[in-house]
Amino acid sequence: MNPSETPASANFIRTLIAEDLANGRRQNVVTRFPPEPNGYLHIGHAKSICLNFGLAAEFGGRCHLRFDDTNPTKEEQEYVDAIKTDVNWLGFDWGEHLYFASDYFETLYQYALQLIRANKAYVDSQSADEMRKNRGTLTEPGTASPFRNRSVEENLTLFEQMKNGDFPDGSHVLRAKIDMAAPNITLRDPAMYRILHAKHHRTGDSWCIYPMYDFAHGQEDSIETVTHSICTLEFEDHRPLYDWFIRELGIFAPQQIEFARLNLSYTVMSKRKLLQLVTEQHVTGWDDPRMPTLSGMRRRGYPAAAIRRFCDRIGVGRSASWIELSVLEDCVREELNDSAPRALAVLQPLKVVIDNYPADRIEWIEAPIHPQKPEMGTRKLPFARELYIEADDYMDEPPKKFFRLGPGREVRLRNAYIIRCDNVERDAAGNATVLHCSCDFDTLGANPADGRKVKGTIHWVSAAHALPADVRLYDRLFSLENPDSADDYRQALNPDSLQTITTARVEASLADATPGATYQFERLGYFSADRDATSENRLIFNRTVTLRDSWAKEQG
RNA sequence: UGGGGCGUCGCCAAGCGGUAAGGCAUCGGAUUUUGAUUCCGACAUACCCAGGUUCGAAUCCUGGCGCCCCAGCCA
Repeated sequence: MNPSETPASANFIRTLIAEDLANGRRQNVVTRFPPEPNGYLHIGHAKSICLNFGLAAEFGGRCHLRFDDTNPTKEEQEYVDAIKTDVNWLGFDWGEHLYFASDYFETLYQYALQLIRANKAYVDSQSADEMRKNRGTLTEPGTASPFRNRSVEENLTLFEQMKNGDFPDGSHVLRAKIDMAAPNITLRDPAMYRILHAKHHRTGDSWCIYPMYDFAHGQEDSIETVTHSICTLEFEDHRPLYDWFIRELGIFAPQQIEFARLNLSYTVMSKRKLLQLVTEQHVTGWDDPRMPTLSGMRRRGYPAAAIRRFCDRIGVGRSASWIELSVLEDCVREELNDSAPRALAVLQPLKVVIDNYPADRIEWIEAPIHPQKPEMGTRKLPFARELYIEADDYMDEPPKKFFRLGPGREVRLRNAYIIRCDNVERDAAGNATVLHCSCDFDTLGANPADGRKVKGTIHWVSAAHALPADVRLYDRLFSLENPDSADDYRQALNPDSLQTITTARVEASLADATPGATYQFERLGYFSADRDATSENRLIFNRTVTLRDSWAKEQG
């Protein structure tokens, strides 16, 4: 990450850590990003990644990448790999500090034994159903399990048998012995271990009992001497439980700090739903450019720096927040406006013939790659008698504020000449098919000598030189600001979230656009070369984001 | 009617007793061979409400109201 881009806006966590350091409560800062490898990372995770890695960097500490892989039924190596790729891409490096909850299974098992011996944990043999009934409700206390008072010896034996695979799934569970009447339901003898005869992606069949997240997470942090354990608000109720385990075990105590998770308008953020979108094929995969996943955004053409900028801009707080999509899009534009090479591309071609331009002549016009950054160099644009312009840039009967082409009107061709529309060829339905224009040869790199003003500038390509391309125009995946406000979020899916244009013509210099390279197609938006181009042997561009368009806004 | 949180401009968000930062959005206007960028300017007598303390409160106290989370052998 570029250090010059860290504006470090104030937030309560940064303040709190600074205080801990200042008053000597902590001597160093260790944070961690702890994903479960059961899906791909999304923009909400980016908020947590930027926070954890950012804070560690700011305070000269370190940030671990730790996989919370305690549920083998949902986790896969594919997700581990994808998550590592995404964290790296976002710009963060965990160095040597890559950890897995599964590496701590033996330690966690010993911790469990310690609590059983202290008579702070017991094996419960109720069914899941009975356990639920006996847990009580939000307003009524729970009732003790009939197995709650088993002897330490019996608990030790049963737990041992659980571990050895003597019992089927669901027959027993190890529970913490805390308080069945606690107003905080998390403290009503929570499960610590369950029997799961499932193959784990890293430990294989070594274990058939697996620790619950609640019995694992806090101890994992403790083992890694995480000083500030940053998580989302829903775990606040669990904090007393984590503190209880740490205290009873007598081990290093991290401090948990909760913040509000990110909600982004017009999208969903739950991994369950994202997985469903993939499996039900509402999108083409986890990296579909419409997905709020990091891999999707990457493929869409969002720069990692834009996402980091976004995470900084939205701040960190404790109130449930919904961020408008425009904030993200603005970050993307800000980044790309600076870095993206400019190019000319026509989505819906309308032929233009420059009648006064020699048919055998071709001029190679030098055009800047970035008008505000001459240091980025230039490229050559072929100018010839036959061109294509955007169909939208011509109107038979244009209103006066339409600064583009119409019968008898003049317009500047970007980087080239001013032309005037003299005649129009039409099809049987009366639609313009070819515009016959004349070129003012004195206007290359110059304004008309007679002082007349030509307000509009439009993009164009040479008909003979331009390359055909597919362009995928992406729009928001959902048409509701909050998809969950629908009975089923799938009902809020935007049927027009993808429009594929097969008629596009792009300037020849784009022939070797490498997948992932993002350009500004002038006047249209930012477009990123898609990796499918390689397999389909055809140029394919994904629209990353449009340019701001005050004209469209004015049109309504 | 249990427990835990949260309430400052349309959306985020600073502020932590001394008289409302910033960003996005919106609306004006200037420059412009991208109706882009850039640049200027406007945008909360007001901080959920009602009382109270104080010379002074968004900041402290009391009482309301509203919203979010928790009853997985998920994380």
